[in-house]
Amino acid sequence: MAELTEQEQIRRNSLNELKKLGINPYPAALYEVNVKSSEILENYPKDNTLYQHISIAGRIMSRRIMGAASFVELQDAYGRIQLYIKRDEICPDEDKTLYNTVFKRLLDIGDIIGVTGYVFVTQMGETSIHVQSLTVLSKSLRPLPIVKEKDGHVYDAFSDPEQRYRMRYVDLIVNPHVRETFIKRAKIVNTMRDYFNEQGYLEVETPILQSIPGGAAARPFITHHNALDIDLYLRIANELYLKRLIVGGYAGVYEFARDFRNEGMDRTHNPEFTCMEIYVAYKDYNWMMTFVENMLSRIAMTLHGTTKVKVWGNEIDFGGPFRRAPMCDLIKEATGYDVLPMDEQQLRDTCKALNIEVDETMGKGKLIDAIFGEKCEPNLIQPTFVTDYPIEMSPLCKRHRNNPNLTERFELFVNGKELANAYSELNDPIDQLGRFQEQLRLSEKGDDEAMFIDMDFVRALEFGMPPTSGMGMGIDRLVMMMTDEQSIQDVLLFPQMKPEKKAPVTTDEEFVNHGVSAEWVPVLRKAGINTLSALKEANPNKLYNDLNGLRKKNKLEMPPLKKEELEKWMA
RNA sequence: GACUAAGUAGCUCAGCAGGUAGAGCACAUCCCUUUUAAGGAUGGGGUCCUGGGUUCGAAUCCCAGCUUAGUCACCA
Repeated sequence: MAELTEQEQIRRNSLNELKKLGINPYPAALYEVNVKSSEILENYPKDNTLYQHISIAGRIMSRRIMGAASFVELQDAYGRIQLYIKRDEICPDEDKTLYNTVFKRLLDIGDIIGVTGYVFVTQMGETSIHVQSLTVLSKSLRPLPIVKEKDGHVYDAFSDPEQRYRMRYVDLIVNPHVRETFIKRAKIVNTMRDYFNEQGYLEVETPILQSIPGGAAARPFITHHNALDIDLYLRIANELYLKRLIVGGYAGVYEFARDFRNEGMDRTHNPEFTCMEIYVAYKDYNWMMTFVENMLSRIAMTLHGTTKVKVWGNEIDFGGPFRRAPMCDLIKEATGYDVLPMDEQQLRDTCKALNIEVDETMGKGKLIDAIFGEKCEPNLIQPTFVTDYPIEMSPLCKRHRNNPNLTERFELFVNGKELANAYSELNDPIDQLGRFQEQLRLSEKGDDEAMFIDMDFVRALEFGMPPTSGMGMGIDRLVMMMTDEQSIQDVLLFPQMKPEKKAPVTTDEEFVNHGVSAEWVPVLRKAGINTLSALKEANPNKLYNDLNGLRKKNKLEMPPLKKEELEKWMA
């Protein structure tokens, strides 16, 4: 156990004093809560006969003690409300312990309390709760970062990203907009779920542990099943499983899937992320575009009451219909090159002419994608369906009804980022097998993201899958756009972090077991010795002087340390 | 993975022509019966990220490492 800071020690002392006073700092019984802070602030000013017998609980976020009366800001799940605590009100008898000792001295910012009382307005005009009784519900042993705010100006914000993500609980306590973001995230997901369910589509769950990681081009995580003694992969997509279910006869299936990809991490990529995929029988990608437009405008309306949303400095209009443009048209628009009829070599030359880096492993599909990614993507600010991708890029997608070199695929771009990807799904089993084999060829060429052949999936298609349209949408990205957050870490409650480094520390017990006398352990730590190895390696003369020097400086009531004693500890 | 920047009190940050470590909030003690980021007075609190080097002397200069952020590369 690392040494406690002074403030932590003071809180632990307060905890013990509470116990001595017969107050349980962590009571088991429920505390009745019959009102939310937000409803009081909303309704009381309109009708001040309301809320005259209330009971509310929350966390102390600030205190202003003015002698025999005090003001506390109490934060519950819905906001903050001021408490007015008057000594003679909560301590009507002679015994003023609850106010003078418990409230003023033993409670701190961060503690959780419950109060009963009535609502009134202070002389300063703030709706407040006049407290009549106070109950300690949970003592907080660590000081919270103190964030203050006045007229929208935030003082001393708790803003260090590492601390915010590692200690998300603290972030949520002191940064209300963070709590709000995750409420919005849930609203987005619920809106989508309602939209799908209303149309009779079925929410399903498919395997995360897969023996063939299919449905996307990405590097998977590998894990091992002991009983079967086989390697399994964490899914990179659930597409092939959902299509099996369409073969099985459902009208539509969807899943909010956690996918895992063993690739880089940055502000738009987390190793695990959520992708919603939906497959609907007897539809095509044109139908799906309209379906997506309606879904997004509904989400925007639910969240913001309008389809126009501010995202990263741009005003994005999620009210459809969105622009629909074939990929090769957009490339021609941006670069003047018509890549549609080009072969692989011509594409390489074009990339060179456009100053786009390529390598030997790239096939036609990846080359075109490179040009598109470089020259077109960043310009697609308002929602745009990019359609009709080259066949090499889309091994699971049906050939275009008018051009066999293209596929019936669209990606939806918003603010220069890909938000959704959809197909008229390939349901020709022979074509599908051929496309898998082409992927195998790419893989042998060195493309480590090429897809594996999933023979069971091909077998499923051989039984017959209806014409189907499928769509996948990155939920994290969607949430980022709908909440105007710049970083995926701000829309994931617990983003992946490197493990917290832990300094090796020797416990007090270990020091004592080693022979160090207990009263000297804190002094040793003060002298900078926190591990047994540091003790053994220290200079005995310097340490001897330091320890007795600290004893004197801190006026410790114990006999001076003898040199022989110290040498025994250091042995 | 590459480059750039940062790491000082519980939190937010100053300090750097090398010379005893600072502020605000928080915390402690005392005073104060309605305050609005901030009532008054006094006080305690630091492995200046870690390890080396230069130096009489390093938070400050140099090197290496760790962590974080940003940009780039791969990817959704």
